Amino acid sequence: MKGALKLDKGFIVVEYESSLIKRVYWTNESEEEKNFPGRELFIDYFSGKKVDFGELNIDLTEFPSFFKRIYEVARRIPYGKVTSYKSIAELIGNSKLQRVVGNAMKNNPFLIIVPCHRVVKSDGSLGNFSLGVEFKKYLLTLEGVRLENEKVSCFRYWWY
DNA sequence: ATACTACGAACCT
DNA sequence: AGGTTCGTAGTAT
Repeated sequence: MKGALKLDKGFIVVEYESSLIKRVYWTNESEEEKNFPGRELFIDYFSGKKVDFGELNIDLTEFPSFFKRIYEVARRIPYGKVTSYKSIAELIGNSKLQRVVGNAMKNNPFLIIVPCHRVVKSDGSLGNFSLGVEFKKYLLTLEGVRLENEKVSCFRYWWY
């Protein structure tokens, strides 16, 4: 099953089976808008409300255990906070695996629900994003994270 | 087998 | 400020 929500610049698409979410991604083409798990949360989120997606069920079974653990950790980053690729690597148990974390974020199959936009570089600069850095900036701004010359303040917004 | 990452630290100009 | 080098595991060719 597939549902889509129309936003300013495109659609957010959610693939699911009953209450289990299989994939969330972005597209420019119009899709049919239907009811789907978490629809109200997405509406609230994009209208600027503080939303916790923690209740939603996501299907991680198909992913390598390493990626699975990365997504599980990334999911816990609170609304309006950020952390680094390295910090996640440390929480997984090997601080040298920042690049693998980047890899996992790049392939993030649960856009917004796994908040990969809250993962930035250790020095506070944004790093990269699958939908472009501007999109990452937009999401962080939406959550009230302020940027000072293209960096987030590590003191104010850091999680771990 | 090899090359490439949404990184980071150390060590250079 | 910038550039180079290397480590590491998953993915793609």
